Amino acid sequence: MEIDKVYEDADDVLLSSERPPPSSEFLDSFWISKSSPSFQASGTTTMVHLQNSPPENGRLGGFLPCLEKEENGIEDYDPCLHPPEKKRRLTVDQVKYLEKSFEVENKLEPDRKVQLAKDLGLQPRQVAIWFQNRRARYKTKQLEKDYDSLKECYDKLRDDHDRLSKENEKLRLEVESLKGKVPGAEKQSLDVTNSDDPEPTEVPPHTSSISQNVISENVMVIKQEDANSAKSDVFDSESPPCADANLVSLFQPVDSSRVLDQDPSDFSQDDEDDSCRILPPPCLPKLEIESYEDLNADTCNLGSSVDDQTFWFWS
DNA sequence: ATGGGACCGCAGATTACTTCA
DNA sequence: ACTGAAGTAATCTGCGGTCCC
Repeated sequence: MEIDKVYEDADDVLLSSERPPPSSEFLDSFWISKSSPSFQASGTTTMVHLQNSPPENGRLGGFLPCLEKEENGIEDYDPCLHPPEKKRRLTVDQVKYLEKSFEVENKLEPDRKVQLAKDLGLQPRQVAIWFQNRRARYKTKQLEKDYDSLKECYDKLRDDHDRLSKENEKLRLEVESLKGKVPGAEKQSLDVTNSDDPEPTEVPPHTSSISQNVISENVMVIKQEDANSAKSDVFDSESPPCADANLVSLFQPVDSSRVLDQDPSDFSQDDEDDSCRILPPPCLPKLEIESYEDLNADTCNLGSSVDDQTFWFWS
């Protein structure tokens, strides 16, 4: 690729001018290790960031200031006289190496940091920064994935709810029409459609199975997502141990018909149970995409706010 | 035992720069 | 050539943990 070529060329240029004198064994250790053929063979040496290490910058400035002078190949280096060099990106090989290391362990112990820095010809500080940024990027991506999967889950449940609502209405009309045709069955049919009945209306088996299928499918989505997240110590170690349980309980199979037939006053009862219901009440209007977050807060969050949900994942 | 300072690493926010369409 | 968006290296800030006195 063109970019790599540019970098390689640039590095080749830097090679002769930036390489410290061979007399300094100590400094040599901060360049490409002889045991790292992958970086040596490419002809691309270090991508030492030359802009950093302003002396006034506390810890950073404290990192081997003398070394940086020599690494820059500028003996009389003076940040006041010499403007800092432009920021340069790490080479593809360096990034690959770091990525592999990140996959193994996304936290960086001091020894490992030094070793990586040696292998890559970078400063330990650069390695640490790369890992910090990488963790941040991973976390962002993970949040996006979580959002997408939850949204998908929600959309499926909403579709299911709509379908069941229509089915319920259809059955209701059927009962009404039959009621008119069968003399003397009026009282019986009234019992069937009595919404004040404290016991839940029996749901046709096929309806129940539809609901179960959709919900179990959604649980699969969530669990799979969680399994994907298992790679991340950031995600795992920082998620509450009960997160999985929360998600599962969140998607506990709910008898949709109960929700659909439920008297509005029933929502005030048994608050703890109802707070776990994920289906919106039947009186809700058709949902628009922009209202997703609000609804999400009311349904999928177990009554928690969006902020609480963030806490959920990362606290 | 305990309080305080120094040091360190981290997360999150932000900046500065590069690359590309 | 110019420009805006996206990506990323680096910086800044605040916080918590550890060590030492």
